[in-house]
Amino acid sequence: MNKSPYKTRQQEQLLSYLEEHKGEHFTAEDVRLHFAQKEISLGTATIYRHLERLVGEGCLNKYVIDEHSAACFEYTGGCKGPQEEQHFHLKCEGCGCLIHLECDELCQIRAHLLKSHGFELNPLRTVFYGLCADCRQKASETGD
Amino acid sequence: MNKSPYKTRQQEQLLSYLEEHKGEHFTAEDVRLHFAQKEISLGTATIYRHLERLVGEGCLNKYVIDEHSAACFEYTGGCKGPQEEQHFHLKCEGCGCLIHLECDELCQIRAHLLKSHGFELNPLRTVFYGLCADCRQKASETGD
DNA sequence: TTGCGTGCAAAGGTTTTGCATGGCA
DNA sequence: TGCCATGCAAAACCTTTGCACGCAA
Repeated sequence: MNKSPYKTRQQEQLLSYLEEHKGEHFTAEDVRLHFAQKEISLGTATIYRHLERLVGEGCLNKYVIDEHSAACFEYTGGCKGPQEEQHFHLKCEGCGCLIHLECDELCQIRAHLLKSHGFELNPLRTVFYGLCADCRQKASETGD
Repeated sequence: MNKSPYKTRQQEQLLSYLEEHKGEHFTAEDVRLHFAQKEISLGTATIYRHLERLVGEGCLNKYVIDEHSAACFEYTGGCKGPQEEQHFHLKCEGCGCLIHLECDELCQIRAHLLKSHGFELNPLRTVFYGLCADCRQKASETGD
């Protein structure tokens, strides 16, 4: 759509970073640090502006895990169909870890919600909160 | 648990507000304005501190609509057993409506997550985002 | 040359925290 | 009296925006 007509060093380096971290979670801060440590100049505003546009183009997913931590991004590859990959996010309330879950059974939730309740689930936005296996064990050891 | 040992005017008035708005969603700002308009003093910090504790006690649900807007809260009633009521929340990204859903099939998700993935879902915290039936129809009419 | 891209710094908004005071028990 | 609760203001936090400059085409 409104892809940037100009090709810049910053844009290429950012895309290069995204390609290297395809399918992983990262924050804007992660990107900033990555380039800061390499002593490559890439302003924060520039990072946010690029990420925002890529989200709009559908090749980058943005997750709001918690209102007090930074938003998470995930590069899904080229700018094709946004939802070709179906996975969900589990956020542990104990240790704060984020679990990336691909599960057919969970995909059926979508179908069920749509068919029985007319609700079209947005897996990009939805985060399941709870306790991960480790934290659950720790909790039960200390007496729940 | 660590329920406030002291009973204060502010606490009672806040609880009274919550009772009046049980099942509705509101922000910390809504609460602040409510009391400001009545010229009842209730500091912002106090509001946040109470809301935070109630969330911890399980009688208040907190969810993030968007990282740039304020967090939404929903009072689920008294502070008895946190999970005696098994319902899920569907939040429409279109009209913002909040749907309370009681659905056995969704309850099975919990069982599945626990059994197959060791993850104990917290239905109080988890909100399903997506499009409600009405908004889905509107979206398809205007051309998706 | 044109005008978008960049980057610094400041603003934006929500939530938290420090600290002195007030009020419950 | 002892200690928690309160509230103001300032801080913290992530993200956006204003503006001047640089650079791609």
